[in-house]
Amino acid sequence: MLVKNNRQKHKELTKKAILEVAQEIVLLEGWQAVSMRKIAEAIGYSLPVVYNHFENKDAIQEEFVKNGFNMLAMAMQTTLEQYTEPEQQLTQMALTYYEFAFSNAAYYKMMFGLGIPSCQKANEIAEIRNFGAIVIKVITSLMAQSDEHRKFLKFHTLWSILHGLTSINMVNHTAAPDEMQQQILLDAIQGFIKNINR
Amino acid sequence: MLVKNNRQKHKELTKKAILEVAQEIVLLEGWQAVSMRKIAEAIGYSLPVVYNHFENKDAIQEEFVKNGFNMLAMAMQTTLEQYTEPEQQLTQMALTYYEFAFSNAAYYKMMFGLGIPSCQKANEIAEIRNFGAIVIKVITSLMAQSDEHRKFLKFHTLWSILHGLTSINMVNHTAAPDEMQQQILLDAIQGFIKNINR
DNA sequence: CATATTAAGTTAACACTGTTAGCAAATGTA
DNA sequence: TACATTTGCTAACAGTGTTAACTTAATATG
Repeated sequence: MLVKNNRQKHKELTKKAILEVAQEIVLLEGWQAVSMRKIAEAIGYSLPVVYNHFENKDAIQEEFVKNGFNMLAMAMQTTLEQYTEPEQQLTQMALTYYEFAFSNAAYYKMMFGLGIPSCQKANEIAEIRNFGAIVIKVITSLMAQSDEHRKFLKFHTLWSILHGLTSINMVNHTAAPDEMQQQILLDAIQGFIKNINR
Repeated sequence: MLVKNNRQKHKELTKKAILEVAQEIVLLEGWQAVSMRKIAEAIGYSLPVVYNHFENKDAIQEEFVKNGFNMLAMAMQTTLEQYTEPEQQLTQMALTYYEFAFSNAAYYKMMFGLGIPSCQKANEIAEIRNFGAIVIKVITSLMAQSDEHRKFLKFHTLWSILHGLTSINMVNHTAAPDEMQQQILLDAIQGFIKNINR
């Protein structure tokens, strides 16, 4: 049994190594630069070994998507706990979202790149639902007497604003957001909050 | 000279043929399914002939991006001319944007797919600026006394809301937007208009 | 008209990519 | 020790974008 544990431990380690190596390439050159052969070489094994840990390349990407949403959710949860006023919570969380997207641009692009295979499975991924739950929590405190349907609607609106601002900026600049971009964000969030109860 | 014209005409025709063939594949299977060899075979020429008309695959994609923004700009211009009230114009144009994105999902994904090479050149592409000019025109009629900076800020906010709603929906469904999605859009636009003058 | 020049189109290759079949060696179990 | 299973390997398949070298056809020039 102990030997078996060693086997399992070794298996987990190489799986971790694969993800670490992949992340290194992702952060430096983006996802499109990641190849199964590069990974294999970097972990010191032959090509098919990678396929023993991940069914295919998309499976590796899915791992990054999940990881990314977890990181985002954690960052927003932390911000949420730093404030008490709901409006301030929401505004600060929006800034956190924005900052996450540009500090982890490679991750963000993987999470939202349109047309990628993993996107079709988006609603099945628990990590995304978990992220949504945190945001809805704050929205609830701003519109307590509303029904679930309206809260969900508002969540979608807010997320759209955040993601829209983020991705439009990535397309236009591929650089960190400047003063004006942040002003746009605050402007949009302000409008969102003002309009939240009809 | 007449013969030379025939030569040029023939060259333009094959270039057109390349784009038509590529579009056929894009609409059926998406951009990732397009390959230079498939194009060559479909137009009845050998591989390098495609490279005589387009420097590389990215150049073909850029053509689609430009084309897509032209289509979008035309659709919104048409909607703009059908109404007189600025608020109604803006609302209807938002719906047009939304409808365009889902009726031409393959195009839209090419226009906004994060991390694609053409995106780094986005601000250089005239077609995108042209699209922006049309939207700013309507925004101006809603906030005439404001300065250019504020108008541009509001344009970005609106575009972000539109693109955000669109892409979030594509990630979650990859299907046409339903009743509720449209409600979210109208809700967001309403908030945007209400907040447009402070 | 014959000839030199340019353009068009060809085949073949390079250097990659994801993925898998078939086989050898190391390990765990009886 | 003998059998079964996992682990890892090499080699290949079927693609991909891209380019060099060559042939053939069309044009322009003497």
